[in-house]
Formats: sequence, structure tokens, C-alpha cells
Amino acid sequence: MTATPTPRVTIKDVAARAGVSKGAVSLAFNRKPGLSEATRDRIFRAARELGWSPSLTARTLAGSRVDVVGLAVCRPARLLGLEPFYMEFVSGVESVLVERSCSLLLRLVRSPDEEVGLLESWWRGRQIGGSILVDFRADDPRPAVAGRLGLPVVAVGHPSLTGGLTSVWTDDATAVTEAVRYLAALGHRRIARVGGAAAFGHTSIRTSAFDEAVRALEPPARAWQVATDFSGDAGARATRSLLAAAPGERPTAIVYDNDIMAVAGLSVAAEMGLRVPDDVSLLAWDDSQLCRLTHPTLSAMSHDVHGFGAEVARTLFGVITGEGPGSHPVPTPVLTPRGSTAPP
Amino acid sequence: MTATPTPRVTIKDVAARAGVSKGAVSLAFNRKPGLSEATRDRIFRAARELGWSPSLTARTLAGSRVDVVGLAVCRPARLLGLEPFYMEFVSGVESVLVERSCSLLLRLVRSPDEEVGLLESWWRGRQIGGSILVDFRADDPRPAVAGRLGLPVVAVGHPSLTGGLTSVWTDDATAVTEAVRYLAALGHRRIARVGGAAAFGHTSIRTSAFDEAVRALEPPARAWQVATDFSGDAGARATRSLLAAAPGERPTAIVYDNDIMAVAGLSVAAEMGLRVPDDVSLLAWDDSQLCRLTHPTLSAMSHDVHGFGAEVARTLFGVITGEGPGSHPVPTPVLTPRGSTAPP
DNA sequence: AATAGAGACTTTACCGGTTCAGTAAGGGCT
DNA sequence: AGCCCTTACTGAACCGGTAAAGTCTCTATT
Repeated sequence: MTATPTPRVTIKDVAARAGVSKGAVSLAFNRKPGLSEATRDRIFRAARELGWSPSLTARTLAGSRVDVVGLAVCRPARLLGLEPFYMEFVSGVESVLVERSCSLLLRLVRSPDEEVGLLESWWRGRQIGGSILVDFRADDPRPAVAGRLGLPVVAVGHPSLTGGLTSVWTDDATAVTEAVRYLAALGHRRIARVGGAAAFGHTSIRTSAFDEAVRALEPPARAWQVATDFSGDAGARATRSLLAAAPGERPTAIVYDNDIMAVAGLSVAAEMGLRVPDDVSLLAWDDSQLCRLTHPTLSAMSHDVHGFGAEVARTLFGVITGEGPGSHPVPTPVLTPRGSTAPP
Repeated sequence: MTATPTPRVTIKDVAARAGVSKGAVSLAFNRKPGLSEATRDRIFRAARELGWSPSLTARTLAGSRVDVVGLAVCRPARLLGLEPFYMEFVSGVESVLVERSCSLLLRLVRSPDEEVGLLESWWRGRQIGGSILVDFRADDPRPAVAGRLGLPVVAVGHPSLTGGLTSVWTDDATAVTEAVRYLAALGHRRIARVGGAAAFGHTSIRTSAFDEAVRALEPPARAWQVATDFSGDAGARATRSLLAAAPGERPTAIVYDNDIMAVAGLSVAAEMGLRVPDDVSLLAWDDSQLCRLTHPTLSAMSHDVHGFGAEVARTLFGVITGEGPGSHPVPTPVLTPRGSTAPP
């Protein structure tokens, strides 16, 4: 990319106009002590008149801050487009970044290795001041990498997955348990779960919580679990195979790991001639607007994804400013009953 | 944000290790002439051994390229999360950026003014080497701003909206016409369209194309159009009011401006006891995976959003490297009939 | 043999900020 | 009056690169 034809106004111009040195301008714009009110005002006025604001690039190079936060996401693009979760999460992150005049550097990567490489190069190249890490897997390399680099990060995921990094997480285990108890309380004794990608840590947390919750049920209940890739197609396939069994042998309630799959499940049920919720109850997860657009509307474990993103960003700023590692739980998803769940 | 504790490896270290000056390293890494093969190799080897790659920040400051592309999006966060379009578009953009080791700087803004301010500050601060502009409105200020700044941009939208900027666009007018003709060919004589936000230029293009297409129908047909904000809720409301009329007075086919609203329309029809497609045909737009997850599946005007994003990115690189303004149409959305459309 | 020119590097001056060691002026204290 | 402290500011070095001009060597030409 080539240079601009525009005459750029720099700190030097501002300094000249205010009749001070560029050091003074720098002090003023960083709210550091050592300048009289009068001079400060003069500098700001000059800057305003020239329409100047400090170049982040130069600022970064000079070694102070980096006003950019990284987010690398490793999922197939097609899926991302569909998951309302991500965009909403991003918008929550943005809402906090904007207050600090920070930007988000977003990159889709194809493999965990590529992500690690990207983080290294972003950090070494001072492209980012910190990063948000999502989708933790078993033996995730990122905690080690972040530690080695000294890269400030916040991990989105349960502390058991994030290797000692500062983490922000929802208590999925409790939420799954609540979902199971709710369905059991409705009278369901054959409960299935269509889970996400098995590689992700939060999926396995939910999987074992589901197992345990069902096992604790009294009277005892039957359980099924299917792993998918989070896509609607996979959700549809899973639902189809679950519901293909004889009426007395198939689940009467299905919990999904996101809302796309629940929507897919809904249409599979319709296609198979099963009524929701009379013949089968469906419970979604994440609860985007989508859940209220179907017929019947989808009951869901809902949480404030936007707020979640905001909390993640706030926590990242904490890490960047030197706060020690910590664990930041955000409110557990709560059950929002709608039209897709009822007694069997 | 504070500095790193990590010992950074710089061009100087590489130069020292390869036994040359930093100028030589720079030449090597920019593939410029003036170095022997042997030296070049030695430099690359040294760089590899030290794990060094040039700092984009420094590179930027030194006045050559800027390897970041901006994208400011001015829509409510909640909506964005739902529109499969955006994430898919972004992923298409990314797919091209990655090849050029470019990153995407993404920012959600709340108003067109804020967007203009952001572009200015990004460009003046050398944060971006170019930008993608979306969602053009009538009398959009951005062409003027881009021109004044000399900022390389590519506009996503019909040339009639984008004030002479290089643009990439789909021929929505033709697509709308095709949609209307298709429904008419099925025998529909009462056709409605649930459009997007009236402020957007592409919405008004579709609106007049729809009008004209219906008017050209023989035998004549009746038409309705409703403006919304693209949200599912709005789509549901619009559908409800369209279908509330007496059977002989209401539309027998509805075209939606995105797929979320079509999904909402589908469930409104169900809720009102109308069968799709027997009582009313529904036609979606954009055709994300969502359209195949409903029951019945949604017929749609489908186009390759990922490829569209990729083309936009490629075009932006063209602009950045100095190509003159141009108009780049991408393939018109094509009709993909599925289960939601049939003769009335 | 003298000279020009090409090839292979090195030197040096930026880019636009931050930071830190000075410095000069003013005020309080003895 | 002399001394020490602040306070307010300047100047220069530096961040990690790029780019243009300069240096040195070796070969080809007249």
C-alpha cells in the first residue's frame, strides 16, 4: 500500500502553533504533570485548530501503549456467520473498547497453530496490546504461549480449561443441571442433549454435567448425548437420528448447545410429523432473537452475551494494567421457558 | 497499556547475526534489488533462527504501507449479531486479506457521523491503508470525505449511490424483478415485499424495482411494500399486518429483504394458522444456512456472500495500488426455489 | 592505464511520537 | 544574600523500521 497524498499534520505543527516544544505537546496529551494550565490550554487549542490527534502508530512505536485488542477466532467461516453468539459477543467487547478509544483486530484462523502464530506475530510486532482467547480445548497451547510472551490475555472459558490465565466464564455445568432438572420437573424421563464440538473444553464440561445431572434424577431417567460441529445441518441430523426410534424409545426432550441447532431441530420435528412441545420438548442455548422468531417459540437457557463480551473486555483492560490473574464468573444462564417445552 | 517485559528481537539483532547492516535486512525483506543471493539467504536464515519478522508498526511509521483495512459498521449491535450476512461477508473479506497478511480493523459505530470521524482518525493516524464502506444512504457524506482525504476505499453498493467511488455491487433491481416474475409465473397476483430500512440506498433501489416489476405484470397484480429495520421482530410485525386481511384481500406471496425476517414470517404464518406454501408463499433474501433449517425450507434469492466479501477485498487492493475508479458488479442473486413457494 | 559503470552494501536521515536528563526562573527559608 | 526546591519547560535520544544517497570493489570499455 502506498503513501498518502494528504499533507499530514503532526505533533511538530501543533508544537509550533502553540509555541512550545513537541515534548510539551506530548505531556499535555498524556495528561502528565509538569505543565501550567495556561500552556495546556494553548496546546489543546492549537491541536483542535489543526485537527490533530496523536498518531497511534507513532505512539505504539515509541513504546507506550497499544490501543488495539486482538481476537482470533478459529471456526469455519460459514458457521460463524450463523452463530448469533459471536457478533453479539463482539459487539459487547466493542462497547467497552470504544470508551477507551480502542479498536478490535479481528482475524479468522483455520487452525489452533495458526492462531498461536498469529498471536506471536501480533504481539512481537506490537500490533496488539492484549488479546481475547476463546474456544479452549484440552491441552490448549495458548496459556503457555501467553505466559512465555508476556502477552496480556483474558481467556473465555472455565478456569479448569484456561491454564491459570485470567478467565471470564459462565457456569455451564450449573446451567446444564438446571436445564435437566427443569425438564425432569416437567415429567420428562428420556432426555437428550445435542452438544457442540467435542474438541472444545466447554463442550466436555457440559457433557459431564449433563451425565451427572441425569444420573442424579429420581426416579431415574434415560439420557442420550450427541456431539456435533455446532452447525444447523449437524443439529438436524442429530435430531433426526434421536427421534427416529420408536415412540416409547426416543427422547421426549432435547437440549441443544446453541440456538441454530435448536431451530434446525424444530424443523426436523415438524418434518417428522412430531408436534412441539406435545410430542417432544426442545430447549435452546444462548437465546438470540432467533428463539423468539420460531413457531413455537423456543425455550432457552439465556444469557446476556453482549454483557459477557463487555465483561471480557473490561477484564482484559485489568490484565493489561497489571492486575494479577483472576477468575471472573458472569451470571449463569437462566432458564427462559417459552413455547417449545411442556410436559411429555 | 503498558510495555512488554519480553525482550523483543528487532531488525538490528537480525542484521548483527547475519553480519550486515539493517538496511540490508530491509532490502532483503522487501525483495528489493541490490543484494547477492548469498547475503539474502544468510539474512533470511538469521531471521528465521531468531524468529523475527518486521514490525508492521515501524514499517507503517516509516511511511510505506499500512497492512490494515478498516470496516466500520453502523447498525445496532443486536441486529448485526443476527444477520448471517455480515459475518459471512467479513469472512470473505478476511479470506483475501489473509493472503496479503493484512488484518481487518472492525468497529461498530452508532451514527454515520461517528463513522466519518473514525475514518478520518484512522486514516490520519495511519491506522489503515484503506477502508470498506457499506450501507450507503441518500446523500452519503463518505464519498466526499474519502475524496478529500485521499483515502483508498471501496464502496459496497450500486454506483448510483456511491458517488463515483469504486464500487462492488449486486444487481438488486434485476434480482427483485426476477423474484416478482417467478412468483407471478407461479400464478400469484397479490404480492408483498417486506423491505429493509428505508434509509439505506439499496432498500430504495429494491423498492422501486419491485414497484416497476409488479406494474409490468400482465395480467395486472396487486402489490404491498412495508419498510422495517431488518430485525426479525419487525419482519414478524410486518407479516402479521399483511396477513391479517381477509383471505381474498391479502397477499399470497411475500418477498423478504433478508432471511431473518423470512424466518420470522414463516412462524407468523404458522401462528395464524396459514400453511406455507399452500396459503402463502414466502421468499427470502441472502440465503444463509438458516433457509435450509426451517420447515418448510425457505426459497430464497441466494448469492455468494463470502465470495462477495472476497471480491470487495480484492477490489480494495486494486484501489490501494492506484487503480482508477471502477464499477465491479458481482453475479446477480439467483432464485433458489425450495419448499416455501408454490402456486397460490 | 585511466575511467566509467554496475553491483553490493553501508550510512544517514527521517517517520511521529515518548521519555528522561537538563535547565532556567521563581519562591521560601535561614 | 545564599541555598535549596519546585514548577515549567526544552532538547536529544530512542522506538524499529524504510529509503535515498554514499562508499567501495570489481569488471568492461576506450
